[in-house]
Amino acid sequence: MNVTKRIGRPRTFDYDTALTNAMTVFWEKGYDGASMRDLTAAMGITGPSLYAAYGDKSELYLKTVDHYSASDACTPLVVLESEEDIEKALQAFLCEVIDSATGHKSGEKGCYITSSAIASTGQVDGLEERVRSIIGEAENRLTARFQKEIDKGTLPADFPARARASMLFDLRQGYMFRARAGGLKEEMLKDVPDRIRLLLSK
Amino acid sequence: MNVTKRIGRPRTFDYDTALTNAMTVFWEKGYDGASMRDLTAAMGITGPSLYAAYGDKSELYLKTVDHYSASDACTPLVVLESEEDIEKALQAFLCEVIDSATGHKSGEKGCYITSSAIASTGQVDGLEERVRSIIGEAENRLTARFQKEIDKGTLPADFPARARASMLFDLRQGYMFRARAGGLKEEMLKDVPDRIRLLLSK
DNA sequence: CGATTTATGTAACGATCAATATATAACGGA
DNA sequence: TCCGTTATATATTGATCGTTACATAAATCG
Repeated sequence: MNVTKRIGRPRTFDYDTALTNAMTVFWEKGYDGASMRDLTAAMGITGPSLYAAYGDKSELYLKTVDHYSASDACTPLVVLESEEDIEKALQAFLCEVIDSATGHKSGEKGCYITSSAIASTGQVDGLEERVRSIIGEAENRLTARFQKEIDKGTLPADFPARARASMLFDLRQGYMFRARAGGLKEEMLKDVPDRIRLLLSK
Repeated sequence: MNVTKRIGRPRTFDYDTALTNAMTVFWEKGYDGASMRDLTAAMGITGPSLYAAYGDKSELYLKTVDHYSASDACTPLVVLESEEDIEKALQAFLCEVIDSATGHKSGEKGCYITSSAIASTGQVDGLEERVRSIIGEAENRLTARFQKEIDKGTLPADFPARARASMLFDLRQGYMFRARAGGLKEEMLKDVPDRIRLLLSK
């Protein structure tokens, strides 16, 4: 079911690789700043191939957003959820955030969605709703992680799980912005211990 | 000295008003998404008048950034500095942030610099440095406000002024992003008391 | 007054934009 | 082997991009 033989001439390029390269261009130049020539050059394909595989420019853009949110964007959430000790989990989450903000393999800084795509919501139909659902789901997972500790009894029953989750998200947002503005990883790591302490305090 | 008589035909438009209108267009559509036709239409002037008064598109953009940072961007800082009681000062600062994020007179949401301009640093020469200096100065003023309390003795001598200032800035950043993504003022105001308490806690 | 300076409006520049028409090539199925 | 299908490459479309000549209008200066 995975490798269904398709009739017709096969593609000469890898779909996901080309999509990732398109994302890098959009990340660097923005939706309007990225021309079809920029995109096809970076993707290694011609215009008609792009249209056949991804649709028009705005459809391609939405596909890069989905691709990012399904891969890169969720790695901090995964480490937050997989570490049992809440303090270590927060530590791992924030470090992962800072790493991805300053060292993404594309060479771009910050978050593709919250540092770049967010500025193009006025140009691409359906983008704002997509961004909103992505951050909504992220906040739910952050809240659930705190709630899990309440259920375990390691955090008090009246711990403000939702409030601290939204605060954690905003701190993430701050790191992403700092990175996009040229901030250095070492600077960002300095305040992590203090922030973890506050996030967990009564 | 203020109203120096200038020779030549006088302008038929107000410089600052047209600049503000240009900012609104850039804010909504981004640097590349805003065409000269969009800009001249919103500013109520023709192309040649725009070039004569503001330079080319990128120079106009930089002027809108400077204009915003000199007016709108600093009002939360002003209220933070003018209120003597630190708790009330933080309250006023965050409320002012949320107000400007959700109710700017242009109708746009978030922060012009940190929600919109930041995405165009790759397209406009000199923009990233300008953004960096703006946020650097803002952080310095935030730090100074906490330091003032330490000097007064209302905060302990070992209070981490710089760390809490950067945290306050990141929280501001979170509100700006939420607003840009369509978040509501009422939702944002909910967590303010909890956040103030954490910001001032040992 | 005429000379100078600056702003305005019209019209147009070459370049680049996103998107596509057309023809050819490479596959599976019958 | 021929057919249907899908991908590719070339070339080009009309529209829009940012920018600028050019001529005219309105002010100060001498």
